[in-house]
Amino acid sequence: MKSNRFDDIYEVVRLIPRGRVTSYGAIATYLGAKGGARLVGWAMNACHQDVTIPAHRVVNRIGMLTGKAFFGGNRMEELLQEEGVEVKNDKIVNFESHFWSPAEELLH
DNA sequence: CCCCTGACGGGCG
DNA sequence: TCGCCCGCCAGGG
Repeated sequence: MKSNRFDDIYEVVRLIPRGRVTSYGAIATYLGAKGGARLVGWAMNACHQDVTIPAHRVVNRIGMLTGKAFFGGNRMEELLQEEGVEVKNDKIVNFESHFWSPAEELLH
């Protein structure tokens, strides 16, 4: 628990509604671009063992499931499909429709 | 202590 | 519109 900076990231990810998705960059921007989008991805990698964090709802800016490999098989894709998020070729269909912007929809 | 890489993103040619 | 390069921070070799 040395990385308290990541706690903010985890908190935001946990707040992503079911059936919605967001991007690494959106979270980074919402938190003031601390370290940029890469740190968000790094945080996801670090918290991967924490099942309370819906990391599968976080994709890159074009809606591609870049972290799919880290879930093993089609795990990430299946989780999204279960929530009603259509995935085609490792990419979210109608990404903008499912997109959840923490900056706009999450006002402390 | 230096160098490289990474679940990214924006800018430029 | 597509592709390359640079910047961002943290961790491992």
